[in-house]
Amino acid sequence: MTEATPARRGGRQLPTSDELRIWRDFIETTAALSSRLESRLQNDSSLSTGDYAVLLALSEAEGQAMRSSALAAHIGWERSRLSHHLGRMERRGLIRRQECATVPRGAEVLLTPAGAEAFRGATFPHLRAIRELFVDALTPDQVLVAGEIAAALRVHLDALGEK
Amino acid sequence: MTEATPARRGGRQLPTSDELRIWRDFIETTAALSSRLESRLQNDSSLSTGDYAVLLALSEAEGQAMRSSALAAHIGWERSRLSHHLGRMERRGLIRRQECATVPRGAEVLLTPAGAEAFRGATFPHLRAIRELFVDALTPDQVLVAGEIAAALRVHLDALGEK
DNA sequence: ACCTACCGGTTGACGTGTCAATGATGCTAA
DNA sequence: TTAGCATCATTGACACGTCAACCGGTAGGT
Repeated sequence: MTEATPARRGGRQLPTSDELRIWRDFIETTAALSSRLESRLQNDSSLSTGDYAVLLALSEAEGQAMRSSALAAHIGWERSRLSHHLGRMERRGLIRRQECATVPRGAEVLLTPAGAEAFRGATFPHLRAIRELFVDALTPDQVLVAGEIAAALRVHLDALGEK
Repeated sequence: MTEATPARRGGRQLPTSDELRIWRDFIETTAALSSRLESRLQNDSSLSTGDYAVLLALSEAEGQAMRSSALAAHIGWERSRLSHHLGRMERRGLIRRQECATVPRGAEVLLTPAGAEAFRGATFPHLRAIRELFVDALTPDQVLVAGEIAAALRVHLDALGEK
């Protein structure tokens, strides 16, 4: 975990073919996993994972409402992405937007009853799908190691910055 | 078969909060990793990973050409996705399409010189990015385990079928 | 007071992906 | 022969994401 990598590996610049094969397996399989979960959620509740993230955040907020920028920060989205997504969710009646009384120029996002209901109906199947597709696929030990790998990748990405 | 896995874990239906935290870390970090690699490739060569996959397949094909459906099967895409993507790549001059002489109604996809050149220029930086962003983030052991985890997830997804 | 610079949010253009419908063309069975 | 039928590829409609431009308003500095 601490060893300086290029030196320890002889200053190689390119991955070996084994590393490359693992990379492809890893990245393609995780993508397939996301997309499978996405379609489960879609079938079970007609929500996308984006919808789910927004509804989850609003459900947990007091008054079932949040400022748009706070919501974006909370779920880690860019403002423009959130704005587009909220437009689509508003058309479907899942949320409403209104001018914020306290902050001028601020927009308040509110959960509608229909949105709250859709979220309630989606939660259980979604969590069950996570168990079936991810947790059940791995041994308890592999689950832990998956967490460590994710953490290591995250640290490395953050260290490289550049974004 | 209905009881097999839950039984081993006491019939739980939902993931524990630890499992859920690991799931989120895992899926979000792998998504971030893909997207970082995507933007590296974009900056280094003005290609997307989709472009890269297509150009790689064509480069390795004899005559730098493939039937559209063979190409789709080779890289694991739906036909419609490939057709849309080829349209965009054709507009940029990376590939050409022509009626296939041997198979009626078949379309032959050819690599253009510009496409070949773009692929040549992209390969080295792309592989280097895979090393920097993935291989270097992990210990050699973690890389192996990542491969095992991917394999286990893949097997499980395939076993569940449903798509 | 005025100019500027930022801040919060929206918009438009475009690349990308899925699904369902549509041509166009062969193969097969009545 | 001809009525289906499968196959190969494209198309259109739409959801989703990013980037860059924009807009309205507040805050500082002069």
